[in-house]
Amino acid sequence: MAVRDTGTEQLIKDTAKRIFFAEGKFNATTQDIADAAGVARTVINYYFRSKDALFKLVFKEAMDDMKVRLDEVLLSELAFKKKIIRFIDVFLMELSEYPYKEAFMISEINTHGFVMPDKEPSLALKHFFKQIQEAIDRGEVKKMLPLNFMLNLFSLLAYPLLTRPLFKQMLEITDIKFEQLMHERKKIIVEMLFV
Amino acid sequence: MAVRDTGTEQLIKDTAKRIFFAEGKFNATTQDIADAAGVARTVINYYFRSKDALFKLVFKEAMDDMKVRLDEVLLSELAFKKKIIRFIDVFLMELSEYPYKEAFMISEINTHGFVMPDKEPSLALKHFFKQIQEAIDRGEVKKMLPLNFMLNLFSLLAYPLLTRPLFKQMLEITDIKFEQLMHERKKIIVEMLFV
DNA sequence: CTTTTGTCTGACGTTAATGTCAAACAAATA
DNA sequence: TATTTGTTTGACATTAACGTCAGACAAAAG
Repeated sequence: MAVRDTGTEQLIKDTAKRIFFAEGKFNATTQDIADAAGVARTVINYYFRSKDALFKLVFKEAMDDMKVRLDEVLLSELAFKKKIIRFIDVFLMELSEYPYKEAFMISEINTHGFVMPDKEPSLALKHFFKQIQEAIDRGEVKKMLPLNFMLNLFSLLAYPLLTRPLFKQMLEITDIKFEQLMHERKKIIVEMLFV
Repeated sequence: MAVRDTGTEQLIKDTAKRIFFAEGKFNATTQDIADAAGVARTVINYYFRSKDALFKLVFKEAMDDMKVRLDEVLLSELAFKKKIIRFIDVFLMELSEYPYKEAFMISEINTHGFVMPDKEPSLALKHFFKQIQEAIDRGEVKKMLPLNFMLNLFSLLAYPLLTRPLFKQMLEITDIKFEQLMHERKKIIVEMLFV
């Protein structure tokens, strides 16, 4: 089975990801997804058996993607600061496409108690934390728990894109203004993380 | 009408807020809320007519609360840095109780297109932005758009609590370790925002 | 004690969302 | 061309969530 590749399976997954991660509609129905993909609703059952199975799959792929993205930076052989700058670029690009990816995963964990597939403490991560500690020892980064450095990095990058619609309403920020803001942030974030 | 105060109306609102804002269960049903509150489901209809009306009310109250909390800081007559430090304390306390409040509001905006009640640019806010600009001119804060300073402040505070369950799973962080992290952050955030 | 009034409950009908299935369809293969 | 095989569709049944309503209940007023 699974011989003819009509691209429908991938189309459904991509559409689901767009609705969940890009549009932030966490409680979209199978009908919503099918409509957006331009297919009949029952095709979802044909390829994924159940709505829950599709969710679990998309969830898992999102988690894996994040792990890959993280490891790509953590394992690169760049100097620490260069590594961080590169990470900011990669992460910002990803976030611009899927600003609600993390939020969706958190929502799923809270509502359906989804759990990570693999439970290794991630070898690459330990190495990265060691690198952070070294940067702290060199005086390149302020003294703090390495994990807090990492949290700072993610916070400064992800939060503004996550809360974009909220601030847009509360502070009446135009899209142009927002682009300005995000452009300036790249430089600011590096300045805040180091020295 | 509305003479006898059995506290049920408030109980339902509080329970809904707990489920939405504290437990992060964005797609909870009226039955979920009723069960958690220990009342019959139809009481929700009695007091709020419809599920949607309850959502809108809770949503509005959350928005108003946020505005009050913001203004309380923005309008205080403290020196700028003291003002920020005080804000961090207040905001962290609030976030510890309702870490998903913002995320819920964003989710509602995306799914149901909820809109802010009042659309004034907020007088207090303009004053605060002016204060930020003054701090920048004094060299107390790095040169940046005042709005970016504000985003940094919110980011560093809110994001870690928002993504707590995610990092807990990915990095195997215990609750004790997390408390350590958050305690250290207070100091770090001030250090990062100023100088 | 009786009546009124506000609060709560359970039964019912309606609607929306999901899943199953048989049949239609189209693309390979014989 | 005929057949097989994988894909797609629409009709149907099942389930869950929501809202309405009549009546039960309890507290205040008479």
